[in-house]
Amino acid sequence: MTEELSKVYEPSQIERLADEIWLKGNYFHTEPPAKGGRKGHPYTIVIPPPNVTGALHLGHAIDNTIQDVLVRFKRMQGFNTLWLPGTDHAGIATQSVVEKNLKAETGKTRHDIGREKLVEMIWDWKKQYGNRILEQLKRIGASCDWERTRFTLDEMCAKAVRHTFVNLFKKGLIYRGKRLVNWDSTLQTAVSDDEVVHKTVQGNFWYIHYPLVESGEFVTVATTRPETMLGDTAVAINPKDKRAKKFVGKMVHLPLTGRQIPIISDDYVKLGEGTGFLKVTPAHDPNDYEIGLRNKLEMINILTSDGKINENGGKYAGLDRYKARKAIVEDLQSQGLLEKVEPHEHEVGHSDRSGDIIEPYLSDQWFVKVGPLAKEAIKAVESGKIKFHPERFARTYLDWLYGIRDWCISRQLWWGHRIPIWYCQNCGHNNTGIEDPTQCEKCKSKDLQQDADVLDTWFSSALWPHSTLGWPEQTEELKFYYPTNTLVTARDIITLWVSRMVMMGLENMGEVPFSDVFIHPTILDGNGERMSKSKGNGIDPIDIIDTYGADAMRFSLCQMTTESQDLKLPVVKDDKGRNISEKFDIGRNFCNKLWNASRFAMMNLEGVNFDAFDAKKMTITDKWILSRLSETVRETTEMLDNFGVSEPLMEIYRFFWNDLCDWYLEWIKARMRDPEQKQIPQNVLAFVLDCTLRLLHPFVPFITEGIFQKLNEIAPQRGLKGLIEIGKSDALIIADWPKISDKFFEPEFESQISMVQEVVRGIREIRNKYTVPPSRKLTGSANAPAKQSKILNDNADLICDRAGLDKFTASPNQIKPENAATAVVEQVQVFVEGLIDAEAERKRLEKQKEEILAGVKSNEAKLGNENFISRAKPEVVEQTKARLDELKERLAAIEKNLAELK
RNA sequence: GGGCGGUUAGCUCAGUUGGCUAGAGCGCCUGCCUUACAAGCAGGAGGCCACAGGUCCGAGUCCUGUACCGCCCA
Repeated sequence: MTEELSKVYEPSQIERLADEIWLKGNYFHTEPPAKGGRKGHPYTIVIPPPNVTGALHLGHAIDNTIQDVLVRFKRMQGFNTLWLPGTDHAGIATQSVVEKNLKAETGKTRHDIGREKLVEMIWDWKKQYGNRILEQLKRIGASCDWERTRFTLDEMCAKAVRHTFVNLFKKGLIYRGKRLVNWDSTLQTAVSDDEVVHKTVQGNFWYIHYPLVESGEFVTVATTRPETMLGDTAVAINPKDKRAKKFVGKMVHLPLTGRQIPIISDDYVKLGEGTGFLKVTPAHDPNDYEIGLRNKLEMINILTSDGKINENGGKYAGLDRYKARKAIVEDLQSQGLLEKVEPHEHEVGHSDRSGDIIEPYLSDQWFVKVGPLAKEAIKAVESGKIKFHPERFARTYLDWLYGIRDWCISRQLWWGHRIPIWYCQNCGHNNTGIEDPTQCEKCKSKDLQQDADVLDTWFSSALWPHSTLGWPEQTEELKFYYPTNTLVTARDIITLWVSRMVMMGLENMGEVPFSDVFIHPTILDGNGERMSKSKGNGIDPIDIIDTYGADAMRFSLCQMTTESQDLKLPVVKDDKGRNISEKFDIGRNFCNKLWNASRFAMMNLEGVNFDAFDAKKMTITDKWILSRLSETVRETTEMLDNFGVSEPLMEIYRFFWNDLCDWYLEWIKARMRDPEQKQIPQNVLAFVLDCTLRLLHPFVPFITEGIFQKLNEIAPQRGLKGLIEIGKSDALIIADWPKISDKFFEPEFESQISMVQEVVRGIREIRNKYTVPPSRKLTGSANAPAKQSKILNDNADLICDRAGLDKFTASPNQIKPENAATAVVEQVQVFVEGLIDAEAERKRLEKQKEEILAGVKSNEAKLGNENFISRAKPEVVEQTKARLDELKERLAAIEKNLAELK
């Protein structure tokens, strides 16, 4: 016999072993058939590219585990399977990291060292740290084709970005305009709506008097941002307001500025809200901007790009916006124009990146006209070409696209795809092109200057499914692997990324980028809060792998992946002060059980001989476990095809633990000791274990691969001679997914074994109640109808084995032996001899009687109801009747036994 | 303000189209180191399915409303 497996499961050893095998076979790599790759249907997943600055967190762990489950499942099913990895250059995040380092190390800012130098520094940083997250992904077992690793800023992606920009520009879908954007004054860039997070803050309503020019009267406006008054160009009132007639058309003095502004009417002002008068600052508020457009108001910008008051602010120019606020409030007060200040809680937009308060800011930006693209993207989901799992998330996607606004794609950053627009300094024409232009296409001037800004990172990630496969080149990869199949991501990415990939995929390829979108739950801590570094409640997947093993982590995550939207994971500190969660025990325990069951198998497979198997010699237990296996294979395959994760895993779990380990392995122990018989259970066991490993492999790849290798040594030929073949394989990762024909399904044997198990449980209950030590053998018997008696007698040895009996017989005429304890299971009365405690026995039986009585009553009530008989489905009525009869029989048996206790 | 979820055992979650006495894992209690596994085995306790109405012969499941929690959008 080859060396025995260690008694306790050691994850790190087996992870290393499996990694070696996969690496040696280069099994993650794939080529399209045109380049010599495996024939068959393609199955493609592109990874949601993690941010290069990031470290792996549990969100990545669950996301990539699920992708790996799907990919390994499809690979085993024979698909030509590509999982394409890569990272995202994450414009603002990456530039911030390097800028922070620069500041900390040299005290310099990016402006001190210049664009070229900074970009160079960021590339250096990327080369050094940018692959960390991918390396971490390897530890969870992600079977990505690492040879195809892409980066949103690499040459291939850059080419796709350039082509997309130029195409959209030429179609008129990209334009430049002065618009109100979300301005981050710290990072000094525009950010998209999606990068703004709204937070509730405690602020004030300042009530300010604006005196009328022609009389001593005044109107009162209320504002949460008094400093913006410097940019006011009107006061608005609802036309239906009773005061409108009197005031509209009059002018007011704008305090502190010496300007006069008109009172106008506009429907936007809500009746009965605030003072009824609204100060209008078109250059610094989105709603006011709309009012400004409608009423052709002047738009006065009062801010500098770093959040200070500009020259339009008169004496306040140069002050930071919050210092200006204070000064303005003080000045208003001293002039008697401040009526009152009311504390007010309100929502304020903050930058997701810098945390700074976002200022609506008027500036020149590039936009994508999204309407026409969105229309197609909506159609793709409404028509069912793209399906969301769970379905409800299609609503999130569609609702967002229905109300979509143009997409601001320019960012005032240096790290990213530079906008391919060259302004002619001579005639002002905007030039673009696949190649950098050398002269203006209009006036031929050579004085061109490229736009300084870069594109939003999402512009390049939107192309990810086709840019990574080589588009715009018609590569074999693109032809074969596009459209991809499944996209796996979290729900907060649906609008940001999924929708944009659909739009761009349809635009560039004329075909959806994927057919299914799998949305997995968000992992929260035990209090239902998001895990974050600042809160200190985050769990590092690498700590979990070190503590529990990668398979245990994967198992636990998969087991928790249901259709629920969140997933609470109570966090505790371990003795090393690391954050872990006891939820991972589930996976660890399972792996240990799998390890030990396999160890048992190996210890008993010595001398197994494929040719010595004879199907005719199989016992009921062999046929039963094969029947259970065939059902498990059928159901798991179906569940995986329908994007279940927890469901199929638990299905295999129950089969493995509750059928195989709890019963089959125990039952065959005796036969394994008998050289005459052992070949049958040996072959069945080798086969069943093999199939179980295959079913489990997508979920727990390392341990199953490790055990499979051992199994290959000990029982090289598996399958049941004359019954079923199973493909040999050097490695489990590329072994065939099990297929077992329906002929193995034996409902009759399943119900017989189920009865045997019930009887055993009844006897065990008695043993426990009477605290009979396991070593003490008892004698049992049963009174049962002829049919049941035959089954029980045929399987008496199975009952004795598992219930600790030396003898068991059943008969329709069996009378209860003296001093016997009884159990009633279905139509069977089980007697266990020699246990004499009338009082304890009475208590047990009384309790059972109560339970059964409750059932009898509820079923009788149903059947006593005319309406139930006439309206319920006939089969339900029949079921109820049968159920009642059975309960009554059991009740009678228990009552009889109770009476005999005198 | 609009939308989408959630509320089931002490904890984390299942519960298909309404139909047996509502399940699992962990935790808890009792007994076992039984030659694969104490990370285990055997048995057990523990639920007004958030609340209030409604539909139905029948509701954890469908409808309406309320409360609380979460997310997305404005």
